[in-house]
Amino acid sequence: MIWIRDLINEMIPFFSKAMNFLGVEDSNWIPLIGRATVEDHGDVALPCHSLARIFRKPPQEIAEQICALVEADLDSIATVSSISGFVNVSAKPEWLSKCLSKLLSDPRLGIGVEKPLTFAVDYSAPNVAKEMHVGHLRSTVIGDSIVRMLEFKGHQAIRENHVGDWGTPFGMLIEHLLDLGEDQAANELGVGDLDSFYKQARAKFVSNDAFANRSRSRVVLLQGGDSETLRLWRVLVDESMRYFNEVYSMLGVLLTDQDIRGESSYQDLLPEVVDRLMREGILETSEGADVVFPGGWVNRDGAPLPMIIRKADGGYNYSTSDLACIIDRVERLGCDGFLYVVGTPQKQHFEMVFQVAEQAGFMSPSHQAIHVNFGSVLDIDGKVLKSREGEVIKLHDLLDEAIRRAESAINEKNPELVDDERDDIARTVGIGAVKYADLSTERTKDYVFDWERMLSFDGNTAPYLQYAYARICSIFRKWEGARDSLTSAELILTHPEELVLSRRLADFPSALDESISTFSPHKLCTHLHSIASSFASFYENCNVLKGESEEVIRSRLAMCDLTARELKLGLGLMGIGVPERM
RNA sequence: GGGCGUGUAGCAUAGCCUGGAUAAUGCACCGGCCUCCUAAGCCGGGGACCGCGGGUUCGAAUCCUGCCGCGCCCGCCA
Repeated sequence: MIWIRDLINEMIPFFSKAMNFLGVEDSNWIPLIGRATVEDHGDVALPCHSLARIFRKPPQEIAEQICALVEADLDSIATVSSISGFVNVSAKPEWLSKCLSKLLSDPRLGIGVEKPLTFAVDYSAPNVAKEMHVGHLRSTVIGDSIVRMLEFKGHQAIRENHVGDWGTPFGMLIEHLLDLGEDQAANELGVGDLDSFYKQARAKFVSNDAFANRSRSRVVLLQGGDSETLRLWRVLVDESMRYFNEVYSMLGVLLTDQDIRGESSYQDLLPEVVDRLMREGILETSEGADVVFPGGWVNRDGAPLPMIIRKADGGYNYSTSDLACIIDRVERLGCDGFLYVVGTPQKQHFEMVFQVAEQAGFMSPSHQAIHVNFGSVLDIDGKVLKSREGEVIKLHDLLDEAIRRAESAINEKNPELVDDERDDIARTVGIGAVKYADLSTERTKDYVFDWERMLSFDGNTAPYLQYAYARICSIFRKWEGARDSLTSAELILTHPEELVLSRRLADFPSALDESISTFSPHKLCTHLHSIASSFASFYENCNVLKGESEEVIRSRLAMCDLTARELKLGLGLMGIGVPERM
């Protein structure tokens, strides 16, 4: 239910009549009609500057003339005016009120369902025995939000957590596990001391030749399917997953053990990838390795850039496993699209993988393979946060800190909240703040990790939106009536603040569509903030419970109800909760 | 060297795909507002040659092009 489109549809016949009268072809003016870019001027605008050539008259005069011709016909739906060569059309409050009534009585708030497609959404992807850091936060939070939005639009979203659970480092990790003793190692991993575990293993690998040799032999055993080695490997994976699940639970994301699709699970498919590429005749041998040349790429020396499928030592590569994934998603899962919520640095990698997958016929052009890329996480000095050296900010600690800060803010602002309720709110607000900070900026840009900003309760932040929601709940606690009855309330829109808010509320469905069709949660954030902000103005200027009449009170309560429902749904689609009080 | 991305008030961002009017929002700054539904708020104000130069167009932050700054990628790692 896109109200601007409805408005345009309703006004077009009258404009058509006027333009016919003036002798202008449809193709000369219909494409010009669009949303007014300056909100104060109207909802829909027709710029007349390009018509000046046809009429040989200044745009201002043309606009005035059109305006005069349509004014009477549009009387029941909109007011028309002309300014500096634009015809501006503003929906009348009564018309707007009808639109909002439709949203109000609709449990889906006017959001349509699309033709259902199946998407595999690849996100989060932590590495076994390695700490989760802010980069994983981005992937996890963005991916989760996209899954929620897709599902709400009627699609099937298959969550795939492509956990890094395979490869050469596992030799040294398993040997380190044995050195420590299984119990102690499991404990260390389970409580989330992943970083030191990995670093210790790494340090020994570099400094101790005997250990390094044991590690290499262990890799061979692992790849050979040795059962004791696999058992030890399982311990590493399970203990890490226990810890990851704890972080997921704190974050409140949808990922569960059912969504784990570790790299190890594609091992059986890898020889199949090689066979198929060979059958297609695109596999070549280069320096002992099996490679594909996707074409169009060159390396530093200007030579064609290969994608390595099987290394000279017989081992497989990341690209191979990504190709296997595509086969799996097309043939087993029947996906129409695959989304990879992975950082921008891997852009070229994915372009090459998609190119090869199409060349080899693993997928067809009808499949949407999309790298939902995101920028790097920078520290406060604008440098990329690196995990290899220096202290990483553990995701777990970060979330604890967010909750702690939210709690101390609640203690200060609203000391009446105590015990479990305060703890719940602190969690909702703290975690919400972190997630929102990440989701609210355009995902392809680099993201500055800043405690102060992300936990600040001012501006375009989750707490600001949550506060608007809590204020509405507070109004309903004071009101005696039945909230359900408001879905049929008549909306009386007279004050400027009511009109601004109602337009923002009516824009919600198109904002969500725009957000999901570009896989850009920040567009929804921007819109939710504009709703919350116009609600705050409305709240200050139009007293709800002390409205001029019973009808006005009901109308304003209905506005509150719709605002609350949109905020709750919108934040919910980003995996952010709303507190009844704060 | 080749490729990709990015540059918008002191700071942080939106707008760029799909060109339109006085470039929007938040923080910070200045000035107002709580006997009144939560002041985590509201109202008002100052602050931007939209990196620089060309081009296309009636019209460019937006499209094309050339520079400059910054970042990333170009590994038999993932």
